[in-house]
Amino acid sequence: MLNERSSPGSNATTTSRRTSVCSSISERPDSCAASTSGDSNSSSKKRGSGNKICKVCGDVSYSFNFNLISCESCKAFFRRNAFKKVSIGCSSKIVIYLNYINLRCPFSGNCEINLISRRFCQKCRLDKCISLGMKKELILSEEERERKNKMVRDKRIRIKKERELVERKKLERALTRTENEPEPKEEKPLCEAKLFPVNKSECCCKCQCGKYSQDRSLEEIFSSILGYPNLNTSPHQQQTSPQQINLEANILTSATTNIPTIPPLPSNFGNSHLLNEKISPMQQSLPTSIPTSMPLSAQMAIQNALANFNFQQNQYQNNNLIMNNNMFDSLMANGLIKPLYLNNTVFGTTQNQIQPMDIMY
Amino acid sequence: MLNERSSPGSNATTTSRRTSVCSSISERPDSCAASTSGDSNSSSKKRGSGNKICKVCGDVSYSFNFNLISCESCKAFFRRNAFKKVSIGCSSKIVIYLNYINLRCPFSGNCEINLISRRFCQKCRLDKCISLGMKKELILSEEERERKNKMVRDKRIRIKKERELVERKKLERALTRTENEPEPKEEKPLCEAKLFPVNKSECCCKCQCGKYSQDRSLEEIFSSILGYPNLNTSPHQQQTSPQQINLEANILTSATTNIPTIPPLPSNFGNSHLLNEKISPMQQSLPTSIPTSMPLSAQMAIQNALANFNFQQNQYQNNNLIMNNNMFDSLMANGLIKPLYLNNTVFGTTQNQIQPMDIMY
DNA sequence: GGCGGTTCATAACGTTCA
DNA sequence: TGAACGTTATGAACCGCC
Ligand SMILES: [Zn+2]
Ligand SMILES: [Zn+2]
Ligand SMILES: [Zn+2]
Ligand SMILES: [Zn+2]
Repeated sequence: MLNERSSPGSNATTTSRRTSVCSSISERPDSCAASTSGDSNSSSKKRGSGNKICKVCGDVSYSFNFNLISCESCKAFFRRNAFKKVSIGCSSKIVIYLNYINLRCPFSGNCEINLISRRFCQKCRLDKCISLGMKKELILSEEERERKNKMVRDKRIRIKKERELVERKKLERALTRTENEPEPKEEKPLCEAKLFPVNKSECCCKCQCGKYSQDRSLEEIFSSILGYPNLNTSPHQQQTSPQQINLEANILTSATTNIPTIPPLPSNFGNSHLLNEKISPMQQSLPTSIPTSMPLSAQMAIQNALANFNFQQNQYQNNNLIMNNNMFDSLMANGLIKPLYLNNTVFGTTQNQIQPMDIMY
Repeated sequence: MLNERSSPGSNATTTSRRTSVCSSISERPDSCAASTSGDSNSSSKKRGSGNKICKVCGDVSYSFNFNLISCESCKAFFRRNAFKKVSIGCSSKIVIYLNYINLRCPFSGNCEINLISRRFCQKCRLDKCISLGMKKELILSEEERERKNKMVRDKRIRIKKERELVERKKLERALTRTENEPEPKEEKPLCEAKLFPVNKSECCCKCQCGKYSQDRSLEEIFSSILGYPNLNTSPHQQQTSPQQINLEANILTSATTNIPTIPPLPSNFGNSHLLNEKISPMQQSLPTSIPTSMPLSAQMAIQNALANFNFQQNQYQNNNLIMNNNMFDSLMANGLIKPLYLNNTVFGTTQNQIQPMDIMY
């Protein structure tokens, strides 16, 4: 009586161990239906129809796997365990000969396999898989898998190389272009879609507006990244406080969102009389050449920085705010503006405690 | 009579083992209450959700154990005592046959089991475990445990042996190398062990597997950093305990304070596999000329920025950290490093209120 | 779209130690 | 005894070839 071992699936517990996404879809509870009714493309969720039932455990099945209509979990289970040695039971002599036991039923050896009990007994689950017709010959061998993986890896590398080559060519052309040479009418040579290759054409926020990852210039990308408190944020709405959004919108949307705006200074700051001086024009200089050995993004960043200086006007041009050299120098000297790579929060940290979130956002 | 409980097995428990997306949405109040009740510290203390309640004693539960939602203590209790002989009472004949009594209720045999009283009576606690559906068959047998432990031991020994072999090979090569013979171009010039000098040979997670801090290249380190949501994550699992964070911080700051800290990325952001590819060296270029019409401080700043790039080595040199172009590009593209003049906290402000100090520091 | 494989977070076993 | 953690199995989601 004490050793009475019942089949694990015999007691009908209605406890669903894991409500899988698939089954919940088929059952369509109200909350689920409400949530999934919005997105039309359920293809991203699961490919295939899913109107079949796993012969082994009764879960939702999407296709044949190893010659049997079976669910994703039984598919993975069979691939993992099909080649394990099976002990038929404690009483069998084969146990002694095998010298080890991989799978042994802890119950009476005829477990009912359903969605809940399938994890209780590996042996009976595997037995059922085999007896219902799963073929271990359809599992790829070690060499076959290795060969296939290598092909995929090589292909990825090749594609990446080609893309890099195109990008570098484009950048070189842009940098070596002389002044008299006419600017090609390509105002957005490097778009976001190339920097962040996204398979799907939708936006990251599922709105399918197509605005994201398509044609945003590098400047727009950077400014958007820097402007958002979180990288996860949708590109459409940056949820800062509402007032700030409005204020920002007034300033930024007037001209170009690319040009950074300069915060107003306290009136008693620095030598205000310097601002009243006349701007003495300096001699004009040659355009800067940025070494191409640098990382591409560094080149672009510096290029961007230099672009903010109007050498002809000898002024720092920024929207309708004009900052002259003296003012700039004063701000720098007072440590009020500085390039980030000089900032200790990035490349050199003086802090003992590392707090990435605080640093970056 | 003895088994009279408030609600033994009759009530169909609708508890889902793993709350799916849909059901968790529908069960929002529960999860909300559980998440808000705990501190942020306590959440990192224990892995798993912990929003369940032990059916046996009412303590917090993190998962099913032996087919019953139960706490850690009841789990351990059941494993220890499930195979002990149970005396159902003095009147039972089985007591005589068993010749000894392991578990006997000191009270009337129907103890209420809660978080406090669970220690008082082993028998009633075990009875409750069994009656609520715990399956002793799911406890690994002696030989299964032995086999598993042996496998773990063997694996550790094997990994350690392999590591020692590599070390010895390396040492032999170094010893047989003559002095005029050039240093071989080591494919992993800077390994993790050099970056993060760890005295002990073990892994940070005490497993002594030896996988960590030994031979990982910089690319591997960075890709792992980018792949993991947290810098301090164990290389084996993504679980952070406060102690590990502190330890890791100490290690990091002591070794290289200049390594840029990387905030956690959204898991679906970017293609982290890009980092694993080989470095394609770019052609060397001439030193940069900075236009003299710029503000002096700006010239110096850019000069300083450029000085951080080692054009000869085609690398970004920063103390003992060598970052290659691909890595740099990836970090830039992901917005993880950026020059400050692109940062809206300097040139572009989202605030209307003038707060230079807050903006700058 | 079917059907192989891989990835990776987590569930759920076990062990350790105070 | 139970909190904490090591380790493996599991399965949902995805990738890529045909
Ligand atoms: Zn199945
Ligand atoms: Zn079985
Ligand atoms: Zn309990
Ligand atoms: Zn009792």
